[in-house]
Amino acid sequence: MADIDSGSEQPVPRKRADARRNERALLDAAAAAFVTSGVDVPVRDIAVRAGVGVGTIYRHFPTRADLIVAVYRHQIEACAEAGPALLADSDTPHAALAQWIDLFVDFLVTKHGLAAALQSDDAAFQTLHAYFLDRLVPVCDQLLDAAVAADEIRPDMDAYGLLRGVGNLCIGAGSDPRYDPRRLVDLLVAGLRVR
Amino acid sequence: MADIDSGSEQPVPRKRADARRNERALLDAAAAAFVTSGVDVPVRDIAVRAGVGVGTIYRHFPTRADLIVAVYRHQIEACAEAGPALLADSDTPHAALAQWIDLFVDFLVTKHGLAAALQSDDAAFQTLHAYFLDRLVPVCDQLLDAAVAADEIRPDMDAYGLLRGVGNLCIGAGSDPRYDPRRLVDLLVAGLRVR
DNA sequence: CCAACATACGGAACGGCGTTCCGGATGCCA
DNA sequence: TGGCATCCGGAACGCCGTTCCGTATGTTGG
Repeated sequence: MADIDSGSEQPVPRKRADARRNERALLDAAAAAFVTSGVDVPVRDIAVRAGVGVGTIYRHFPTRADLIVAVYRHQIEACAEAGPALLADSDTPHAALAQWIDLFVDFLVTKHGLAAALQSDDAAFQTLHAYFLDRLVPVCDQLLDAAVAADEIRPDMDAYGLLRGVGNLCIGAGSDPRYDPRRLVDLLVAGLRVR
Repeated sequence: MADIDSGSEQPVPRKRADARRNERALLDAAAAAFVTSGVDVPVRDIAVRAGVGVGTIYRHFPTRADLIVAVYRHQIEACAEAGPALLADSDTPHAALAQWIDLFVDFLVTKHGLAAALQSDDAAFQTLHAYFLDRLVPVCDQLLDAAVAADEIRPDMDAYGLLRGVGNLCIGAGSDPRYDPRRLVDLLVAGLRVR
């Protein structure tokens, strides 16, 4: 808002080489640490893996949410972009919705602790919350609207509530073989159908 | 299993008066603290409320789960006992199941942080996990069996998975007016119905 | 090639929290 | 009332997130 860069070259003069190197190292280290210890892995562990000090983490990623978003951004984008594609390719909007939610569930259940972090009311996770919502709620809304228009599901379900519900059901996936989030999500989506 | 007390008087000689007083004070303080700050309230806060040292908490309730169970035992028992009663009084087993689950949801959504604690894989919560499961899974099983026998729901849902799913859906209740666990649970239960 | 400056780094330090431990106090019973 | 088993308080320890600043390093103009 302060100044519009009317030129074309980047207004930010380019970061120092070591800074870029460290940011990359941190992303790699965090991704690896998330896999082995979940997204709640202690900050110091990530720092050790990346070979940097803890201060460097906070300089690049002020909150844990920023780091998580940076690590998973590509996958979240892919999920968001898959929505319209599925809607175009599927036989019915409800089928597209079901497939898209499956995609979302597949993403969540393979990220230890992420589903729980998504629901945390800790202020440090607000960015995470916001990013997921901004990116996925509109897509889900579009799918829901199409299914409602096709008279396949009841019209009184909003995308926000559905996504939070699905996210919640994914908490603790893999902790007990008797708990299968996919099945419950399927049941939930089945419950959406008009009778 | 070691020795059966064949007599009638209590084998444990009775605790000291101050110990009983403190235990009562701790239960009251914890109940109040859970209401205002959730079940994750710092141990020291409970100690201050009860007017005791932190050591006294750990002596009476070795883990946080023990304290939570002690505080809510009555309500959990009441919920468990309501199962058979509902089954006897309701028109159909499915109605009884739905009502019973409503009871469970009502309990969970009014206990800030409890649903999340129930799913935590932290070792400190194992007792909590075990108590809920021991007490409620058989009841839920009975209701499910009856509904299956009446051909009202699909037969491939186990009580453990259902209860965990319902518990998960209750996480974060009240944090956002757009998120209504009751509605999602209803949808889930609706999804159980045979078509 | 070399200063001199902006930028970035490392890790010590701080506060909050759960948990343990033990010297001292206190109820209980003979 | 004396003596003992029981119980209490809170200091102390370790883990963790977060902040901060003296130091190191990349960059750039001369």
